[in-house]
Amino acid sequence: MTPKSGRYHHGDLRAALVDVAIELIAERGVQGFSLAEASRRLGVTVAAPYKHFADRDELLAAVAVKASEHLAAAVTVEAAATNGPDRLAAAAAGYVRCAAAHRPLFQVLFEAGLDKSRYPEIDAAAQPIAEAFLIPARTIRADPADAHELTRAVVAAAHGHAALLLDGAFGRGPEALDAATRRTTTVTRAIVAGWR
Amino acid sequence: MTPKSGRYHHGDLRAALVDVAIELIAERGVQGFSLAEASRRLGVTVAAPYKHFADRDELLAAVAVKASEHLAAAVTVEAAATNGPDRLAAAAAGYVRCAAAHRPLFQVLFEAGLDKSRYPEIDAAAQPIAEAFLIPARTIRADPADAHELTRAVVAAAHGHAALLLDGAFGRGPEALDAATRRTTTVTRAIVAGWR
DNA sequence: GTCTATATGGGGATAGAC
DNA sequence: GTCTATCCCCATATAGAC
Repeated sequence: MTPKSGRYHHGDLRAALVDVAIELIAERGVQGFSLAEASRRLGVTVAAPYKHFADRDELLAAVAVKASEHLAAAVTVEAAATNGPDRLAAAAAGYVRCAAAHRPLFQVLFEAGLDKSRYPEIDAAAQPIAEAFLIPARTIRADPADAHELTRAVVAAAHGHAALLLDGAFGRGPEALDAATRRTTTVTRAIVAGWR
Repeated sequence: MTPKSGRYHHGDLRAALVDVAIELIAERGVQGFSLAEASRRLGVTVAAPYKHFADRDELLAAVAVKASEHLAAAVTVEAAATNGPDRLAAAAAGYVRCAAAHRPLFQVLFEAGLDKSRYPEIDAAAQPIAEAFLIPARTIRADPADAHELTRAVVAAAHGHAALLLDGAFGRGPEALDAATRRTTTVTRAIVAGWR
């Protein structure tokens, strides 16, 4: 603290950049996001972000980590709030609801064209998502390999619903979200019931 | 034909642009695609494309139409080559295989950030995809609303597998594709078997 | 260690000539 | 139908003020 001059200093530019990035992406989409516009909004020059992020993608990667954390939290909470065989369905519905509630975050995670092998933090943050599905799956299938396959199948079904919902393929508005989460629950139950 | 001067004229710049766009996207991803680079490859100036497409997105929309047509064809063919209750599973597996085989097209369709409400052609071209799933679904569920829901569930499961596969969430390489298509078949059968 | 000032090069898009 | 020329925005790099 105690700024030594009249020069403007930002308290925590790094965090501020992440926040304003999410705002901008909500308004214009990932493709429309620019570091220049983010800098302008924060009253900082275009060069300032480069003291915190190597490039545009590294900032987006930070947003993607936040996205993974949100998804993991939502899925874990929903699964924990339910008991019995419906825990998988609850987790899947939580995935879809979270994607809809945090559209810009979800977009960065899957539509930003990030090379995720360059950012292991994203994978690490996403790990708990799979875990939240795997735990209930193990109560349904004892064999580890089988539980793993069941998990991936349910995650894919949830992801497909989330992606197509945000894409508009299921229509727009709250009814579309409602129908999609319902169907996600239904389909997850069906997968569990019909799994070979 | 018969060029009136030494000035270079392209035979069918519009079609050539669509083709070179797919090439470029295959090399650098949708985000990395630029009209300038496409123009350079075709030996025309950067202004030339604007006589055929209002903007960059309109060219991408043309690619997206092609993508929908590919998906529709693949899904229809696979479904037609199979009989009985496995037709839905065959269609779903065809969806995943087609996405993997035509990665750049699939990316444009779902990761280009296109505002599809601005391009009804894309929706029109995608219609037959849903149709290819709906026909076998009707043989399983007579009630139209129910068949419709079952269709959406299976499409979402297939789409989720395709998207996560291309994202690398299931690993890379031919084994990942093989595992994903197998799982898509398995999960579709499970959905059909367990559908409420 | 954080930000400013400034410069380079590229890409999207438009206007008017041929 | 294509070109030239032009404008503005953006990503990125470097040097320097405090």
